[in-house]
Amino acid sequence: MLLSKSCIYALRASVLIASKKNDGFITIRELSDELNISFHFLTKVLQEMTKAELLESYKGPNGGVKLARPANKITFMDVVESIDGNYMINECVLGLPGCGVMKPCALHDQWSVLKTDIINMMNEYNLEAIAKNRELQRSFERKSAQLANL
Amino acid sequence: MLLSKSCIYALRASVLIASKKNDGFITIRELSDELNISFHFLTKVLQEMTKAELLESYKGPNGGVKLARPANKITFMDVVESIDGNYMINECVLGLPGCGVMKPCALHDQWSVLKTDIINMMNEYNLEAIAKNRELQRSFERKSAQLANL
DNA sequence: GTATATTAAGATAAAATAGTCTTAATACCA
DNA sequence: TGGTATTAAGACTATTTTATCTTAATATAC
Repeated sequence: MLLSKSCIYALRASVLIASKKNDGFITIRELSDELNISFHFLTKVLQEMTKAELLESYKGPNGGVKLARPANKITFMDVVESIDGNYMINECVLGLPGCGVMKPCALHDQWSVLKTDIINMMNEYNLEAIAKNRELQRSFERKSAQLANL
Repeated sequence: MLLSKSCIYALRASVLIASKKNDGFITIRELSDELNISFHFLTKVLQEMTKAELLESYKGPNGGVKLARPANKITFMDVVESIDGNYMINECVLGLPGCGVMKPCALHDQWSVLKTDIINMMNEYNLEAIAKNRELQRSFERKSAQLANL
């Protein structure tokens, strides 16, 4: 698995937040219900995002969480790093300590190319774009469901 | 982490076996010593590779394990699948069940491209090639260490 | 101020992964 | 046949990840 479950939850939740064109706070309960994720677990995950200053939180009635920056200023990578750290960037596929340009492992060069692509994608893709794509995919899905029912 | 530790151990051990141009059996003890991996744990991992028919094993004196096929007939992917299963192929980055062409998640298309590259690399790269590359990397490392000592 | 809504934090439990230890099975050799 | 080397298998432990539950802190509204 490339990303931990916590990280996947963080991504899904933040994309959902981004897709709600809503300046106000959204309760974690609403997110956990919609995403079918345990409320308490999601709370913890989003707490980490809050600490990483990707989210802002507010307690009490009308409280909840919201993006700390415009959705197009939060990258896929920002979210991944806030939860899983930057393991992806400096970790060797074979888990060898010190693997790098000066002491490459047998898979270093081949993996570097792929890793660079993944990192670039994560850096270039942001929550706004992902949320837009999500809407696109969902409307496509609805249409093909309609077609299937003809 | 892309690959589990068990899988990484399997890869490292099988590359080491491939790099020993030796038709006979190699003891797991020798492998575990050289790779600094717990003997018992490596034994279990290699047992799975034996079950998957990537390795042959033999008990008793002069026993051990060896590749069941020529090193260039065992791909990176073979080893990964024998330990971690084929999760990489059919799993969604966002962990969504049913994610696919007909019901793509928000990251499906972007991830598909990267995933295909990873899968291709794993299918094309085999133990012989990795072992050769390992030797190359090691000699490079030795040379740069010499240069550093001038 | 009191009741209520909400996130924060901590304690605990469950599950998955990683690692160790012991015993069994098998093969060789003398 | 008996002793030794080796993988196979199972029991057990430890660690990490995931999940749940409880309590605390904070904000609102009446």
